[in-house]
Amino acid sequence: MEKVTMADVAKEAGVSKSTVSQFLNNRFEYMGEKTKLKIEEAIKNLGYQPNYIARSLKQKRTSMVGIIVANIMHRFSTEVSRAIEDYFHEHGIHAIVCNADDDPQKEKNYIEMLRAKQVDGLIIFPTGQNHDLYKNMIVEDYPVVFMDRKVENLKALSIVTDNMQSTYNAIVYFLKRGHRKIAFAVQPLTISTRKDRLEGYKKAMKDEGITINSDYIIEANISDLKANLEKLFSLSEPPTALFSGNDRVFLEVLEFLKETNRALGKDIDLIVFDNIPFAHLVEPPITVITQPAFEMGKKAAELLFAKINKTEIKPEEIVFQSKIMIQ
Amino acid sequence: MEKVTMADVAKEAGVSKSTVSQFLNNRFEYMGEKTKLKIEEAIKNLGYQPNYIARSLKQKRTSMVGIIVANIMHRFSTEVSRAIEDYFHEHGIHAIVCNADDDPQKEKNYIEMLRAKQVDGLIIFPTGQNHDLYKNMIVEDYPVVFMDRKVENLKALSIVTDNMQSTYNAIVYFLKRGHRKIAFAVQPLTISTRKDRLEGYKKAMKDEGITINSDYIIEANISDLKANLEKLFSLSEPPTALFSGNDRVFLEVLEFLKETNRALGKDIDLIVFDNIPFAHLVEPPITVITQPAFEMGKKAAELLFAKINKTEIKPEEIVFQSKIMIQ
DNA sequence: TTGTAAGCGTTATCAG
DNA sequence: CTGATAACGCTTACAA
Repeated sequence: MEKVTMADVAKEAGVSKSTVSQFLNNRFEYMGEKTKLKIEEAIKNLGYQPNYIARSLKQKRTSMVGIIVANIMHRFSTEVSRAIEDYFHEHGIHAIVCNADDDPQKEKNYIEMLRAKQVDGLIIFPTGQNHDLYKNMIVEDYPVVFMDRKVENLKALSIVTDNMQSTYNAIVYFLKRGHRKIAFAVQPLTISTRKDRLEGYKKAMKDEGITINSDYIIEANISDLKANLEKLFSLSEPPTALFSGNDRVFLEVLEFLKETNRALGKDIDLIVFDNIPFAHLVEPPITVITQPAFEMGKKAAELLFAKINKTEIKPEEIVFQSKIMIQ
Repeated sequence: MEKVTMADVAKEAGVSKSTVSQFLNNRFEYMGEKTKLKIEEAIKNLGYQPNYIARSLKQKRTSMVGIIVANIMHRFSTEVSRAIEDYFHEHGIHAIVCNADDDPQKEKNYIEMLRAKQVDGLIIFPTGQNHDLYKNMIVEDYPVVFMDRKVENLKALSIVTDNMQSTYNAIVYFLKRGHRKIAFAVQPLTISTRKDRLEGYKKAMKDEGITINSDYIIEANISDLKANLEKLFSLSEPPTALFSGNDRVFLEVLEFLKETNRALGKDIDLIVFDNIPFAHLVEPPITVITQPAFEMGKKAAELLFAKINKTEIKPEEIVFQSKIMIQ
């Protein structure tokens, strides 16, 4: 029934509301032992549960932060989220995760909803399409940390990886292994990570003196990917290696290979940008570029926590290094 | 700065707070067109955002529900959660997911925290170890739906699958394919699903007149699983088939097989209880028992929503059927 | 050491 | 059609 309030406890214990409040907030310093016991008992008898909503209204903080992930189907997002949750959990703050589903409109809704719910801060994997919203938060000095993707033309606190450099390295690795016909598959270039990865690919090819064959570059939605792969492999000179821009792309590639009876490692070599949980279980094992999701999440959480607590933090871009895992 | 309140808007628009409140809640019926415009403009000028916390305090509902999953690493949990979120999203309610990590203490914390935050209802994948807490909610008639696991000795609304029967069927399927030495691996029997699955296994074996070899039954924590598998396969008569009690177990089995150079389909046949996203990508494909996660989530959400809206619902157990997917 | 009273930003009631 | 005014359940000066 949940109707029992602090006033009820106070009455039952024969003290005032403020005393009960003190008790609940562990301000025992000046509290009589008997008072303490009386209150304790009253609480137990009535089954009293404090109402955090009321507390939040007064204190102007909710002890909640929001995480808005661009797409929860990416393993990377869930790993980062777990790290953030763990950190905040240790600090008595609850992190709530929302999935924007790569949809700027949904992202907007969530940002507004969470702010209306008065969350103390936000960690956002931005879709990149809500520039004004992002900017407002910065201008208002609302605690926010951007994750994974850069926001253009904005001095904001953000955590990213060296997408370009690590892709560069991966391509160089392919080249060292003798590959010359290297293809690259990525989702539409709407966000910085994808652009940077493609940049890395192109740069590596150029630096090694290989002319880029635009037929080898697939830029397509997940739903169109297989059709594009079909075309790619029907070329008179199909590629011998393929770089998958992320884990979603990779799964499509894997299905495509299976459906068309092509064998991994024999018909095509693969590198994937992302943490694939079962990469080492596939035969032959797949080479992946892994981002330090846990560390990134932790760092984001630390920074947000500091910001929430009014620490001055300059809006820099923090770059983590990815690693090529040759399995 | 987020300081602009309804009072500010009221002043700016030259009306009273109540009028602004009406406006915000779309109660235009008796509102003058000019007033409407004035308020609209004031809101825009000041960049006013309503404070849901204050609203919730007054209305005694937060438009939030909580989902407490036993372990978010199970694919099943995330699928169910997505379904629940989708349903509530359509009804203007925000679902927040918490991960109890199979830890009854964490579960308790989350239940208490979420209730303190005044969520309108709860969907719980119970660890099973917080009987009193569960009972309290039922007694108080707090809106709660249990998912996946039965709570013992409690008349509660819960959504489960026919764990016993579908395991039975799977084992019969193994037997039909000629297997006689069938092993069964499961995590500790602390929850109903695991017990029921083991029951199904035993029953099928008995019904087919096969004596159960207790060496073929592994009941162990994830961390001890490989050691147990090692023992299992070192038996003078190792099994020819293995039933994995869930997806976590399955991953361990897969790793074990790989590490010990055993081949799926050749050295051992496998059935997994759970939705494995890449089951069809493994070679040879793995047979899985899938539960209708989406439908189950949707049903749970519907029931909770009804309860929240004071509909009388009798505390029954709703059983969904799983399906064997022979890939 | 404990009590009083004034908010926090809304919504609800009812009068104007 | 609009405006006072009183809640909602808690925290927090300040008073006693």
